Amino acid sequence: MTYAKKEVFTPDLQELAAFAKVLAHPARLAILDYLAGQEQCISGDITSEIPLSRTTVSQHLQELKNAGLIHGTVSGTRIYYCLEQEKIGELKVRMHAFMEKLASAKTECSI
Amino acid sequence: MTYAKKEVFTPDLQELAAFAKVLAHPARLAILDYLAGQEQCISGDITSEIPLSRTTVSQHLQELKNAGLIHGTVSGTRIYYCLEQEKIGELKVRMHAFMEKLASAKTECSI
DNA sequence: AATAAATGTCGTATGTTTGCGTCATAAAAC
DNA sequence: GTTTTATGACGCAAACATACGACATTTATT
Repeated sequence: MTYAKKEVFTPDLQELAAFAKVLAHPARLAILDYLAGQEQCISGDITSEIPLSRTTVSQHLQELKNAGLIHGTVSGTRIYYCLEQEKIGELKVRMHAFMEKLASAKTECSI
Repeated sequence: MTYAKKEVFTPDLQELAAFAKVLAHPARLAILDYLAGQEQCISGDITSEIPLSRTTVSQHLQELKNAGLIHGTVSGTRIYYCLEQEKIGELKVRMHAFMEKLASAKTECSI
């Protein structure tokens, strides 16, 4: 029995799925949403904004960072997080392209 | 210790996260992609298209169905699956709106 | 130097997802 | 009516995700 059989799919689908997975938790969406509304954010701000423990928020931030969607700049004991617009743009385009493909399907499903 | 604390987030973010979760597996993306290229599909077709066991594919189909992204029409021993364009459209719009919000953020992060 | 503040790292418990074999069911073919 | 075909339902094991407390680290304040 082999698990995690994702590698049998095309890299394109694997990547898109990985992106989607990052968005698949409300805490991460809330973090992104919060960052979008701030000019600059300290990690502590985010922690007090999200109703989860500091450790858990830190973990979600790490995942967003690994996905390249945000980056943090260290300044003293603080870390300023912001959206990584280049990656955000890439994700936006790819996701939309996929959805557009689905939406424009013929769907001759009048059975 | 309470787990699955998703309920502390706004319904909007919860829903979007739930949508994203459906897209967070390459097999499900592959199924949607395949359905988009077919005029009508039988579950058996999908199974032979996806390199996973019939049981597993059936499970992924179930998830897509629960999310309202596809529907199946029974015809004898066969089931014809197709995209549910209305829901696809909703997902497309909501996902894009969120990404657009992120992309148009000020990001005054020149620290 | 001692303390406080902000954050990351580690371990761990619990919950969820994935993948599949086996069995059940229901229509079709014979 | 038995067999074949197509599919869903159930149950299990492995893997992965989530949540958090306790500890470590690093910079700032006193």
